[in-house]
Amino acid sequence: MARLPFSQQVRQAREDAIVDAVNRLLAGKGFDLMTMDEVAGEVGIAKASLYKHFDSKEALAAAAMKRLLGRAEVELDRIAARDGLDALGRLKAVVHWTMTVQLAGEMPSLPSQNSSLRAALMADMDYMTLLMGVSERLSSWILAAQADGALSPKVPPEVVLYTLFARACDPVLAVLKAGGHPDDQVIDWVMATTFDGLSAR
Amino acid sequence: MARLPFSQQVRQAREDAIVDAVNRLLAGKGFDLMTMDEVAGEVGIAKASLYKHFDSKEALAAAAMKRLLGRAEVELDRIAARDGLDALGRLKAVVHWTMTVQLAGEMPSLPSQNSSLRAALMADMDYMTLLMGVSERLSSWILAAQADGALSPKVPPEVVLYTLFARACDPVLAVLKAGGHPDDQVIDWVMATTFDGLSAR
DNA sequence: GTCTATATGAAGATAGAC
DNA sequence: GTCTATCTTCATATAGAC
Repeated sequence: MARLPFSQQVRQAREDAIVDAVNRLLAGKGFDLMTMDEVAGEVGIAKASLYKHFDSKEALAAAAMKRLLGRAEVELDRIAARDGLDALGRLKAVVHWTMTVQLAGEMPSLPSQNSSLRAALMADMDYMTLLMGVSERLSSWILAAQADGALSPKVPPEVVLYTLFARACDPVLAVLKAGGHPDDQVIDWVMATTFDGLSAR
Repeated sequence: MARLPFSQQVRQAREDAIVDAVNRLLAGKGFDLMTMDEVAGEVGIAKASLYKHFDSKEALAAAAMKRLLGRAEVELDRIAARDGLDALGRLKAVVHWTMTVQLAGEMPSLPSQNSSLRAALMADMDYMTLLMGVSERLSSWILAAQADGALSPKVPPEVVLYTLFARACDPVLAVLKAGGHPDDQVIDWVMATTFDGLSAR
């Protein structure tokens, strides 16, 4: 590992702090309601300084999403390395992790319909590469689970994938948590509805 | 039925047109990205005229939501009047209807985290009354379906209710539709994931 | 790179004539 | 009630000194 020059380490640390704040704000109020003033305030620097590190508000959100996807990769590695987990078990572990992240207030939820943001993300090659990487690893587990007969044959892999992504930012979690239920309980319930469905088995 | 004075009929028609436009815009881009200029433009009147009918942007959104809830009541009546539907069948019919509305581009989705809007809605007694009315009717069907043994005993009624509401604005629908799949197919898939779950039965 | 101060533009809401 | 024109606020982004 080559050591970076000290000045670059400082810069990196500052940018991490910025992305931390962005991540928190995105999780708490979403992209549209997050303001650059708030970000600067949380980090404790001037708003203009933000723009020395990131070109735009969209770039900030992209940075948070890229970090999240990077962490997802790490988590996928960890899950893949676990013993005694079949494909379905791995998918459940992934969903469990995303729900834990969300309940911890660390899931940057990008309200799904913002054109400027969507355009910026789709034009960001690093982001797209990370997203596809995660999607493909999940897809391979989905296919394996279907081959095992563990996943419903009625639902195509594509639909399973989107459903897993959707559960990662499911607003039901926040509502139940606000209702006073402990995190573990909330996760158990939503895991049950996701994998077993509402109907009795 | 007492006839309203002509002038009031005109006013009513105009307000319906306004709420139509708001409903469409809320479904298409959400509350935060909808602007009063757009609403006025869609209706074909001046922005200032909007404010002669509705006090604020929040009031516009509330009007759209109230009309939706009113329509939901009508739909619940219709479903309740159908022959040969047990409680679970009724719940499925409700979800089917909400998904149809969403795919038709008529589901005003209020991004779940907007404090000014949430506050306005919670302070709107008419809205709250309608919301509670719908919630209670759904809850009674949920309880009945659970008594039938048709719903999973692992999931409390409260969780079922929130899940049904969440499916009404599930972004997965739009993604699948954008993927080129016909509406019926999309609905079948999401109905299957909602009630039967992702795991094989 | 960090700051203060400011440019620029967008959007909610209003004034006042008709 | 409808319009045009305007007010006000606020948020993204930038200028320019240090």
